[in-house]
Amino acid sequence: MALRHAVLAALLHGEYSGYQLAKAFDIGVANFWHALPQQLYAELAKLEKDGLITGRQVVQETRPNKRLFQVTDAGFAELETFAAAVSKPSFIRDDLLVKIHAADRIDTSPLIEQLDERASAAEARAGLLTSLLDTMRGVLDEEEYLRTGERIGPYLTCLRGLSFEREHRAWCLRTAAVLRERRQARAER
Amino acid sequence: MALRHAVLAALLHGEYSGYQLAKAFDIGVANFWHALPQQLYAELAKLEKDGLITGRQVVQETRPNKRLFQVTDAGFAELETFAAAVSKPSFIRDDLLVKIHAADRIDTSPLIEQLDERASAAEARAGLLTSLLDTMRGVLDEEEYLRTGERIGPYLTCLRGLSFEREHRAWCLRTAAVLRERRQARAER
DNA sequence: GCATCCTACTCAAGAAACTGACTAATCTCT
DNA sequence: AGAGATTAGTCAGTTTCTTGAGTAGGATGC
Repeated sequence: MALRHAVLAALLHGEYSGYQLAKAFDIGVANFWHALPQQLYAELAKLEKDGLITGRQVVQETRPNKRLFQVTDAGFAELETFAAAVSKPSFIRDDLLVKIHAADRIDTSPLIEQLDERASAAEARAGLLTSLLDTMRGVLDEEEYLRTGERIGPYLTCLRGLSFEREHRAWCLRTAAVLRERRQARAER
Repeated sequence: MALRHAVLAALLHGEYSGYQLAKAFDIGVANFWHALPQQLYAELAKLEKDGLITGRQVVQETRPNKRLFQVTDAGFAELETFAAAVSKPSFIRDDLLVKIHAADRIDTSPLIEQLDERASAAEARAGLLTSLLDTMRGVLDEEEYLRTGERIGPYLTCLRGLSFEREHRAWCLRTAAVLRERRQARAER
């Protein structure tokens, strides 16, 4: 029920095409929502039909034409209503954790590999988010930015994403170490 | 595609009925997967049909009868195959973060309230997970348990959940503080 | 003693998400 | 010069998830 609101929130900070929105979802919005391009195109069409956003055609020479969307007053009102309503509990879904949950009964070698990969991926994303935060902050330091900066919303959600990635990385590395040690111990018995 | 594997992994550590499984999903498994009871009953039926689990009727005097399920050899094999395959990237989905992303453009008062509620909820869940970990660990200390304990899988996923709840709580409190300060500053202008 | 909660499930309808393929031009790298 | 990536989408089919209601007896609380 709230992909529509995630899209509205993402469109608050400027005009986006569906394609650009898909990129934004891969970086910033991915910290709290995940959606495929097909879903976004469909949702943009619905939002426009419902008058919560408006699109305008932009003709390009060297690229295919595109449609840029911005939030209407009705769209702002919708977001306001949404923000005041109770939130659903957050949820995570993670394949790898399912596998780790079964670690007692299955071969852990592929798990260790995947944990290492995950740790690297988390590190990479953490780096990306760090530089994104740097860019948003500009010359201000973090305290100052949190007090006075514009676009505080995306900044705060990126902070959440960064903290998540760092914790995730730390857990992956520790878990991989634990499983390695136990594998070794079993081999020596 | 992997609710089935989450169910299999949850059933590894003893027999469960659908109803008990739903409870387990609210506590331990919720750290990495979320599902409603209806989904679980449906999935159990499918898993049984596919021969990955078997159920046996347990007649009860004072309670309605129930069916307890356990993983078959085919089920173990299926989990093994799943564990060796590549994992999908993990994903989060969080209403509240959507709202925070829009914090520049909407009334932040309901957000501050919801952040406080979330922080309390996260604290409560962290407490729950801490005592769950205590119980699993028994007399051993953590290092010792991680080296030699049984049921290391659930222990490790609970550790992930605990770390998540703690981080989530810290972020909620900090974000609420930031929004409060900015609201105050705006009121004084 | 009455209401509500808990155990234990089932069913059906509708909304949302995922999979995978397809178009079509341009730009980049080798 | 050709392969592959990038921009900018669209479409259809299937699976999965959510919403909401219903059944039924025993236990618990006020």
